[in-house]
Amino acid sequence: MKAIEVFAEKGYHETTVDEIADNLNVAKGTIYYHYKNKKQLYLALINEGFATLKGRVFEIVEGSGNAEEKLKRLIQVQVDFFQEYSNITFIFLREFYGNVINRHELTAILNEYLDLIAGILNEGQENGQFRPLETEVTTFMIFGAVAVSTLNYLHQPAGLTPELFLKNVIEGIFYGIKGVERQK
Amino acid sequence: MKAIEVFAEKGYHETTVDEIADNLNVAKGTIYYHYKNKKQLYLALINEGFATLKGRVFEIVEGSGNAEEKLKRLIQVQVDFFQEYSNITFIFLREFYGNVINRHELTAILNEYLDLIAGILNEGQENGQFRPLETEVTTFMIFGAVAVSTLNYLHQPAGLTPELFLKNVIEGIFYGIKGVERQK
Amino acid sequence: MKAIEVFAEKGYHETTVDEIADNLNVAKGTIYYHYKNKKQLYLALINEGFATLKGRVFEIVEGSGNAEEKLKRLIQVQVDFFQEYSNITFIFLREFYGNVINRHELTAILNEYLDLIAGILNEGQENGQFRPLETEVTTFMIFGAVAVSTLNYLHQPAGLTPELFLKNVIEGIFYGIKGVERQK
Amino acid sequence: MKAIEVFAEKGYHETTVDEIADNLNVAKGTIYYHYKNKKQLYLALINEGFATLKGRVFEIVEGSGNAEEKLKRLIQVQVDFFQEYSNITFIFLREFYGNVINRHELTAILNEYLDLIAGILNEGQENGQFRPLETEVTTFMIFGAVAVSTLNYLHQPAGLTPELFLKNVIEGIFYGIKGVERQK
DNA sequence: TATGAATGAGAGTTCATTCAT
DNA sequence: AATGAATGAACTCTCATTCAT
Repeated sequence: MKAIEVFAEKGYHETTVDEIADNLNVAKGTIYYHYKNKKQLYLALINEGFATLKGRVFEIVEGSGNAEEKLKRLIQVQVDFFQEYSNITFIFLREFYGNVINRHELTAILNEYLDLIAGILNEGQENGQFRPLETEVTTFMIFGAVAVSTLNYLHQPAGLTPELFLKNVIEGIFYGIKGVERQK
Repeated sequence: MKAIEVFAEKGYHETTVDEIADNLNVAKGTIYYHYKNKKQLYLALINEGFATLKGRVFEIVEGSGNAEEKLKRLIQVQVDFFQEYSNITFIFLREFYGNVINRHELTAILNEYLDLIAGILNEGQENGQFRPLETEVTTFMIFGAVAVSTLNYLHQPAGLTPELFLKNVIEGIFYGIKGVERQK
Repeated sequence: MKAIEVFAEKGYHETTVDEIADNLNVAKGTIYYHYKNKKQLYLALINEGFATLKGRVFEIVEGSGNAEEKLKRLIQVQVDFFQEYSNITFIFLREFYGNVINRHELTAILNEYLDLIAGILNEGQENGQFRPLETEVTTFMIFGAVAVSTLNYLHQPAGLTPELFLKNVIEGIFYGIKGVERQK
Repeated sequence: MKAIEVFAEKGYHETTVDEIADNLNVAKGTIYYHYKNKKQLYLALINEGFATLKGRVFEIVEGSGNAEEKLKRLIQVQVDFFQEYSNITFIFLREFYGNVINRHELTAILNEYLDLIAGILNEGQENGQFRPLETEVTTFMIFGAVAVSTLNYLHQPAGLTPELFLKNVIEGIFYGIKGVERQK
């Protein structure tokens, strides 16, 4: 079991450095040899995890296609990531609403990511594909909707296939619970 | 300062029972006279807070109007509540993704609330107002979108008036970033 | 359940005043109305119990019969008492070897009792019925032998009838594991 | 002062872990590094002490001589031990009649020891040296008589030399207060 | 005479951190 | 570069005792 998974399973405060050391098969002192303290270890692990997500999303942003296509792919990547690295997602949401001490560092990490989403939204509004909503609000709605629904899906799949789940999420974000495609 | 606010500000583990007692102007022993332990105090406070939200939403559900009108009002109530009781919302999101120990109790509290949302969604789908999306997925998307965007709005209002913020949230949930009203 | 039994079952320190109050069906404050503190309550209960034993033994000492007959009856009374009031016996042995604070009070209580045994032993030695052993040593040996064997008998009866158990104790004390009746 | 002596002097509950740590000249945490909790430390110390007694007695049991000679030596060893390690003896008697929680562990420790005595008694009865008394009863009588009289002797020597004290104990156990050597 | 909510000193325990090896 | 025994500050929780009613 990797260190990040231990943290994810039990939370920062309920995970001891002893447990981390046990899972890593190293002595406790070794951890302090590599990291200044428990918190720095924790932040390093989170950063590492999110770097992966940012990397994948960055490829999409820089890649080909219009805003709509990019956003679809981004949602898919995000859903996949939240499933694959559910432990990091847990940690992130938890800490984002968590103690004031870490918020600053974590907000910085998250904002870098959300800026990528915001960029796509702006691009889509400029070329008329998306409706003129406040990017700041929409970005967080998308992030919240995808994260919370995915984590719930992981907990209690409710009989849906992954494909059907993804389709529902995308449709919800693109057309809401009520809207339809514009008449061309 | 009330006990729940102390927890909200610093988080469960970083809040000591001494601090709670100081803020309540009672002796530490008094807290243990009324609550079995720190955790039970914490859960009791959360329950109390959420009971308020559930009460308000229940009025809407049982009240007049069709599903669309109800959902609009529900979102408004939820946004208002998240603003008024942002501390409880923080706590809740944090713990929901938090340690495994509390998850069971908290999930029970949350599910009661989400069932109310699900009821409205089903009603709207049955009478044709809403599109046929999976209720299970949509419910969590709405909750996540509203919670995360509202909390972010509280942190960094970004120049939006509360009315404009609410309008954006409702439009996002009803029509997504792309959909439009159906042609009658 | 009476207060003394609660103490006997769990020991002084592991019994709370709350438990005593519950068992007595009175409020905690009431106990402090009648007794100065927990310790005084405890000593009062022990005194009460031992007064019973002393009373019974005193009757024997003052009664008819020679030393041998008296000692036999005394042993029987002691065995009976230890069985009937095993809780007090437990408490007594425990405290006798227990904390230094109570030892003084309890030793006084015990000594009054042991003096009665010593008196019988002296009487028996003077009239030649008993061998000339040091009364001080013998008294404690008898007390220890009877108490420890009886408490063990209460715990694990080992298939002996009460009569057979008593017979063994008396024989052990009178003739040891090896001795026989003198030739007349 | 060793940890066991602190416990012996003040009793389990009235001895704090801080005191133990002070006497050992280590930090409190060090104790918890080596022992799970206060109770396990306590039991470990008792076990250690009794292992010494068992070792000495085992040598006798396995050694040369008939049952009578063995028992004499055993009593002497026991008296010596109770004097040398009076603190452990105190603790043991106290706890044996003490709280229910420890009884199980302590009974196990004691039984191993008493079995050694019982073995000698049986051997002596089989070869006709000892009278046919119930071993189960006699074993506990001997243990109780030796322990209680020795502890009392330690408290108030009453003018007896150690040799005279031991002689009285052995005679009491072998011939009781009344019996004599059989006619050969 | 009786109550029981409130108290607070003091206890056991945890665990991130250090440092001699 | 790695270790793990030792640390001690800080925490949760207990419970005998008090006192206003």
